[in-house]
Amino acid sequence: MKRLNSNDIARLAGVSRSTVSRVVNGYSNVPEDTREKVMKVIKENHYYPLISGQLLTGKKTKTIGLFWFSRKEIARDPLTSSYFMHVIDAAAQRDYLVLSCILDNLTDKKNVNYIRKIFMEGRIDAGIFVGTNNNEPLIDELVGLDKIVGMFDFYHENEDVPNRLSVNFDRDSGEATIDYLYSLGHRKIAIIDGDLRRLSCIHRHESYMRGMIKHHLPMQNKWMTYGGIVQESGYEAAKRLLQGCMDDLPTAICANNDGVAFGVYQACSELGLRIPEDISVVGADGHQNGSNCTPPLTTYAFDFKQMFQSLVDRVIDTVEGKEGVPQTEFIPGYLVERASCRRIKLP
Amino acid sequence: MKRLNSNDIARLAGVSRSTVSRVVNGYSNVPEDTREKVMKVIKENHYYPLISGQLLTGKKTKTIGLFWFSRKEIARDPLTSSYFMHVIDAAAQRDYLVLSCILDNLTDKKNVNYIRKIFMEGRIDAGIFVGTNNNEPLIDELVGLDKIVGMFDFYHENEDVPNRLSVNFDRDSGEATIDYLYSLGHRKIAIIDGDLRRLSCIHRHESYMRGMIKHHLPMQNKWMTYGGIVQESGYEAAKRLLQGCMDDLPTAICANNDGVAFGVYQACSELGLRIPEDISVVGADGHQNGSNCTPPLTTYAFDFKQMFQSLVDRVIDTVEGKEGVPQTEFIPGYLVERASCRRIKLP
DNA sequence: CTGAAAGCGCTTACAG
DNA sequence: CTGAAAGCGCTTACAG
Repeated sequence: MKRLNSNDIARLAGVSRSTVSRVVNGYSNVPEDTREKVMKVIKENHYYPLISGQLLTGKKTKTIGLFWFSRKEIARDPLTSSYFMHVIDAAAQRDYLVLSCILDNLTDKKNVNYIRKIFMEGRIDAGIFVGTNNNEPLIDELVGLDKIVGMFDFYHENEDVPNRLSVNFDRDSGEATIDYLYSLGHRKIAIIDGDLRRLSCIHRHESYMRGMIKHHLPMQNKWMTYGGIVQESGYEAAKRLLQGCMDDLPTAICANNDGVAFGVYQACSELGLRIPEDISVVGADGHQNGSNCTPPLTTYAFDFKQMFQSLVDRVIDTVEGKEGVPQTEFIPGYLVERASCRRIKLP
Repeated sequence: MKRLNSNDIARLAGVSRSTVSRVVNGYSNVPEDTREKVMKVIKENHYYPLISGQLLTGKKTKTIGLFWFSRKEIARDPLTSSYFMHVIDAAAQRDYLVLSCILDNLTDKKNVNYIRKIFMEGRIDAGIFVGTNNNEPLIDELVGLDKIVGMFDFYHENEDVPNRLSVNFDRDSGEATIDYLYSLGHRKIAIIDGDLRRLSCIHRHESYMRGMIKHHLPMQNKWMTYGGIVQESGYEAAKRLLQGCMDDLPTAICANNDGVAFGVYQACSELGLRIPEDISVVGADGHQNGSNCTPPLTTYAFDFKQMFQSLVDRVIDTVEGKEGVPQTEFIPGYLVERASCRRIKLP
């Protein structure tokens, strides 16, 4: 049984292909009775126009690409894998589909070609990138080719490129965290930064610094280090940091994100340091596991669903030619106070 | 700057569109020097043929749909969300892309139409379904329309439909679990079944029963219940079951899967029952969290990567017209002994 | 309100 | 080895 095309439907309904197309696309210039007549034949034969034909006449694919970097995390981490769902959901609300790719880096030329091809072949109307560094030649190239690109965590001051959209974490998370610890009486605060090729990690670092300076807190080398963005690297960093200052421990540790904070938990447990009795810990992100761990983790949380919703919506607005779409949005986070920080008695 | 099409490339290279097409598709009947000449122009202009044109001439989309049911779990659960990665990886190895959809059920007519449309519009060469019930009219309809469908956890005895492929859990998991507990000396074993609309849950239930009968173990109503497939439902079930037999507790509980087993942990903790001192627990799946929890969970594990690899490979083989592709495959699991079961002294 | 015609970008027999 | 032509399935001005 061969598939019927618009010609066949037209013949069966006693109209022309033009009219079939008008009915399929819901145009208004078709009288109700012919519309019904045609619809009947369409339904009976399960007719759907092939996108291949439609695309050739300038229709959109109604598909966005989701390009996802750094695979190690995704399978294991419920937070990062929820990103997937948020993107798919937000797209579905606008009747768009999502073509998903997982890649481990953009330095491999093969990956670059792979992504370029997906754009150039006309498979997607736009692409969303998660986990790239803030500067990436491929992205610039795509933007230059007028492709519509959405970035999770990306920002260029004074940039005016309507086809590059982004969503970002607020730039106050670090300062707010320091404020909180300061208000609890902490004066000796250690900081474990993330991966400074990522915009959010830079911003958080700078924001920590602002908080430290504002409160005239001591910024000592031994209380600062880099901890990557996952538990394993956070664990290594925390162990390194703590072992390096056993004679003069900080009273609190700020971890660049919750994954790293879990690494800090691990290191503390190994070194016999109790949380929060011996040392307080604050994370960032609002990871699901933060409420299950012992003690529940105080963290500066973000609404990731909202972040992806904002990004996907503006990307689709741009695809659909809407004017004046805001290029970037900073989503404000909020402190979730749980049980990993204690109050310090000031002398 | 307008996109160049194959005509433009042909003109620039001084050949015909036919030759450009031959070069693009890597056909052999092009002499090396013309190939190079054409390739140079192609590279210089970043030319890629649009799929819309290619599809119209009968090429494949090289895309498979991934239809995923029951959204509650996916965001939170690292195991189920890893399925995504396995499918995308396995497809990428064959140079296929994945179009992902998340849906909460197939009883809603809107969802059914949504999926049907994706198939009928020619967006995908095949679709993979995860989390459907064993009988689903839409799937039968798609199979009837000669669409290629891959099912995770689906089996019909004596079925001979080359365009429906499936991958399944082995059918010995329950019996192997009972064997194991029996060998530790357990004689009073409770069973928390899953969702019996799912094939794997039926098979596991039957397999538990075989094990119980084989060892002449008492099968009591108070020691059997349904616990769904997630932690919350497992917790409810375990609480219900344990509270109903406090005067005659089983020495071990078999949970249909690890999520449910975590619910059992939760219920036991609440009821003051220690694992494994007071009661032993065995799960199934091989969930990542099973090794972190306290005590680490003994479970009957499966290699999900292998399962999806098998399914995706056979689906793509079928798309590419390969003959004699095995319709179904049962993947053997294996017991992972950790610390949630104790040895019982026999009287 | 409706149809005939043109055209989108590609590939594939076909002819040479 | 290579080009001209036909055709895939659709939509969109255009004309009436």
